[in-house]
Amino acid sequence: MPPRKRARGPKNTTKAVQPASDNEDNSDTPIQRKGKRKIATASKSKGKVASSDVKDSPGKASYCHWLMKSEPESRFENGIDVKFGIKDLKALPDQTGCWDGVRNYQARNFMRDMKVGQQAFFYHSNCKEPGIAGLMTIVKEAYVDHTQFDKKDVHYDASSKPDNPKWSMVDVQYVRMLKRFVPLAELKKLHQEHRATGGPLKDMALFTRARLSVQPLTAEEFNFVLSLEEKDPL
DNA sequence: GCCAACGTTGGC
DNA sequence: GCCAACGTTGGC
Repeated sequence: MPPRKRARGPKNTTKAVQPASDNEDNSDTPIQRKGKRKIATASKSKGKVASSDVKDSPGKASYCHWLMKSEPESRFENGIDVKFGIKDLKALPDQTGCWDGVRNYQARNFMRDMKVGQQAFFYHSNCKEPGIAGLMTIVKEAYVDHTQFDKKDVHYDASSKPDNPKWSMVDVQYVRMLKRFVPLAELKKLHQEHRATGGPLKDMALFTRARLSVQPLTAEEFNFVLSLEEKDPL
């Protein structure tokens, strides 16, 4: 995201703008590792995505479940509080906000893949207890993130020009809290077990691509995580 | 196009 | 507050 953190969803939905022209880097396509740094990618997992996780697009995997990170606790960046937890989303008009401030190409590209009606987990990051708090749904597909042009905004990007915007956002609407908070620690433990046993969370992006603030889940991952709310905490 | 230096993410 | 991991930048 942003020059700094993950995204936060501001107050309201702004006027739509055409989907940015895109590119400059499609981190969405397989990227090889360069030098020592590897740039992960969505489509890298293409090969193993079950067909049920792939909709449309002949050549290209497309996910339909997501996890989006945001910080529920106050933290000041350039004097501005970047706090935006699930309660903040719920408090907005229509319980809907735009997920602005994403300043990472892979995360942006995932948002550009999102379709209206798809569901996303609201993940609380950089806080006392990180984990999945609730569910939201995509209510507006990717459009220009206006905060990139706002010098006052924490996520201002001087390198992005209005005639060729770099960054996009989607609108999300609160759906519900999970029946219980699902902590990162629990997911991590399951991930580790599943790596050994071949269980559903063995490749979960939360662990294999830890720093990605907007990430896809396969249907199997999504459903498994969702089923945890019915179970006792570990 | 490579890669070292730098900056950020985010758990702990 | 620390710092590992990793994404980005920019010189060459």
